[in-house]
Amino acid sequence: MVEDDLGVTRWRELGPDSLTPTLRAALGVFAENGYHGASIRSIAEAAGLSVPGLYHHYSSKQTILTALVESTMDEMIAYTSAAARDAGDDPVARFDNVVECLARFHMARRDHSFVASSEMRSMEPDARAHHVAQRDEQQQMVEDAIRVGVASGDFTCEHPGDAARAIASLCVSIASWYRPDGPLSADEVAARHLGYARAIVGAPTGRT
Amino acid sequence: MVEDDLGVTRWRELGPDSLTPTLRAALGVFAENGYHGASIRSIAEAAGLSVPGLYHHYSSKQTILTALVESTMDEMIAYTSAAARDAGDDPVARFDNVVECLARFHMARRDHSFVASSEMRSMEPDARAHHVAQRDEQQQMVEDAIRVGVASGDFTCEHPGDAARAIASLCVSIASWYRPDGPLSADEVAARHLGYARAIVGAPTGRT
Amino acid sequence: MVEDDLGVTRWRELGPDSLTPTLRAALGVFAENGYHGASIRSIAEAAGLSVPGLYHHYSSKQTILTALVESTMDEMIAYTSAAARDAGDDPVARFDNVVECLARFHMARRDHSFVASSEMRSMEPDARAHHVAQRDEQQQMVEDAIRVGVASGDFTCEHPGDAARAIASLCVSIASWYRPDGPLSADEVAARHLGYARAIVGAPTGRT
Amino acid sequence: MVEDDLGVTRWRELGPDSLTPTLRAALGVFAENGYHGASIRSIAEAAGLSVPGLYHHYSSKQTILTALVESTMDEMIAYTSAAARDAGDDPVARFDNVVECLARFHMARRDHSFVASSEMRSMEPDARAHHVAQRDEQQQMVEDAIRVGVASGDFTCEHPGDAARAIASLCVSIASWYRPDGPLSADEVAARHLGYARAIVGAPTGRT
DNA sequence: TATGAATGAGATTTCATTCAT
DNA sequence: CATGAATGAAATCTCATTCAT
Repeated sequence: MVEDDLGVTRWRELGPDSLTPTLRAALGVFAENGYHGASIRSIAEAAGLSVPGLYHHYSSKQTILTALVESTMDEMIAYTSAAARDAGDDPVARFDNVVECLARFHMARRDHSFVASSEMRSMEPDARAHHVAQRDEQQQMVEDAIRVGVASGDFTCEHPGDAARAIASLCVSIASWYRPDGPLSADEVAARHLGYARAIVGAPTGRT
Repeated sequence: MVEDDLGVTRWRELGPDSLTPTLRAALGVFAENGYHGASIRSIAEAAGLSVPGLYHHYSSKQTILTALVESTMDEMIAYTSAAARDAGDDPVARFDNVVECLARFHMARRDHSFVASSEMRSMEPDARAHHVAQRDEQQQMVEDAIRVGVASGDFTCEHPGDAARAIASLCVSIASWYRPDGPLSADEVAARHLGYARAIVGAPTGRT
Repeated sequence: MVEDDLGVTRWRELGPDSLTPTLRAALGVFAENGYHGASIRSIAEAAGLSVPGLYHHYSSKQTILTALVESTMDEMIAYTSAAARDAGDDPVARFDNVVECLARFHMARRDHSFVASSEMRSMEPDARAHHVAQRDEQQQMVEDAIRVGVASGDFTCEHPGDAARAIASLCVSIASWYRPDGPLSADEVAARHLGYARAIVGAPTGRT
Repeated sequence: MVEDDLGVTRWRELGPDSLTPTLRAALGVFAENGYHGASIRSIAEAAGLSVPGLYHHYSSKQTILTALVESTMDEMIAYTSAAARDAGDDPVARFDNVVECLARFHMARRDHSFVASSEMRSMEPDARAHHVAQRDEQQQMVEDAIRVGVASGDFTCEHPGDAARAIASLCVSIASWYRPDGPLSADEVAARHLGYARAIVGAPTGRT
């Protein structure tokens, strides 16, 4: 689904997400008002459905949130994995790809990741646990990339776990301010954040 | 109120906040359930008040949120200013103080800053505008510190505005995972984040 | 339908009812939850049908209830008539047969008669009127049997109408507590209730 | 509450019940439409309250039913006890009083006892269990009266438990047909049912 | 007849807020 | 300030029923 014809995932320019129209409508409402601030009525309206029509597709508001967040995390992990694989054996390239992918994902899926990260507390225990596990899995991919670079001597980083969390947080936070029509292009944002991430792990940044 | 007897604000070890008991109770409820997920009844109960008793103090739920957020931002700005002043004329010390202060504030005022940053969308236009202005003011203080360091040749940073936002985001994100009883002490967290911030602005970090 | 090969209805050991599978499924749901507490969906599920499939057979929930109750009353009257005919000319035997038949019917058709008697108020006017007429017809058969016995001098009963109602109520109430796997056999229950009925109409009960 | 000035409960002519106005309004709606057929709206309307006004007094529809049924059973048991005590030591008088009291209660509290007996299945497990226990307690009082009469030689009854259930059922069923403005007075109904009850336990009925 | 989608009406319940005492 | 009563509006969700395929 996120793979192109050659079997190589094109993680740099993400295509449209795979959400159902209903979930996409819900996403907009959640992003704007938050889970508790979003009414089933407003979601149904955004989806062009009647309220019972919405319930025909999803059995509860909670189900909608869960499906939304899970789909987002699945996609993010799939993209990040592809980006890591795509880098081959070079530790620096792997780290770069992972970070760049994360940054680009949070721009291309701005609302998705904003809702996923901000509505954790609105999820019921099971869904929340699953979400946390996926978030940790994602963060672990960053940490792994750091550790490989440290082992190879490319990075200087005393606490890879903390650095991974910081880098991930940095990328997540992009979603809350980046606008496609803002002053910075996605390429610029990605490049600058890659620079911050390299600095955090003590990689050469090209600065003099 | 945040100054000690000698007129020097002790920004490293923040004392108790200056919230009224009612606002403090509301803070806990907002932090746990979000603004829309918090009922006036639950706030009143947490405050040990009756519902009309609560309305005697604050005229609406929105007023409570506004007072809470404003108080938090006022305090944060006051502390950061004090930390900057406290540094004297050394550009590096000024940057260090500002960043350390920010990191510590988000640990000592975890719920406060979490609510302030996550419930922006629940505020009515005027209050939101004021909040945004305060947030920008805070970010500007970081940016100023960066610019001074760049001018003095201590830092290497091509985009001080972006770097300031990144650093501020990094500090804000601490509030969503740090626990006082967690594995890392506040001192450790502050030190490591100071390291990340220095790296971002191209300051010497002491790494070889 | 309730007659055997010799043209004699076997009213002592009732066979299976003549309900369609759908009605039988609905019966279970009505018995457990009541008419208003039963949803069309639950009935369809119990019948192994889709919702539109159910509507193919019955045009509304009300139709289902009506068909169910009418079938039950038809069967009860048919059985009671057969039991009365079966007794020949002896007034006491006729009364005994009618009462025993009633008691046995409310055990063998426990859910049927419980729903029929308890959901009268859920029926629309026409159906309810028909149901009341059938109930009265049934009660009249008891009353007739009493009057014949009084005329013959076998019974002593000043108010045959009241006695008939009391006896009918007594039999109806069996449906709400009798369980086939309970401590009392159907034969025992029938015998004891026959005893109560005889006592009510002042017939000799065999007690000393 | 059910005692008069002399400390003697006047169980023959029951006064008004002790229901709150809200419960009394709900009683009428439940009696007419059943629990599932009664909407909170209709109850509130009958009580002259807004819907939230109703919720101010009772936290749920189930709570209303439970309070209603429990109050009814409490009152019935209190009256029956008083009637039994009122009879002194004579076994026949005790039985008579208990039965007459039961019959009169189901006339004076027609809707109450109809709802209590017909909505058992609509009660949640705990409330239902309590109701069943109270019903059994009531039935046990009838059975005890029978056993005393059998021991004294006044009654002839082989299965006091069954007879008690039959008599209780008979009295309960009065509630589903008796109308104060009907052809029979309460005194007549009570007298005739007392006759049926005596016949069931083999007591002399005065018939020739 | 099953599947799948849809809906107007209405269900129970909770909300923020107010007022009299 | 607390208590208790009240309410318009709106929340989530379910109902019986229908229609196209």
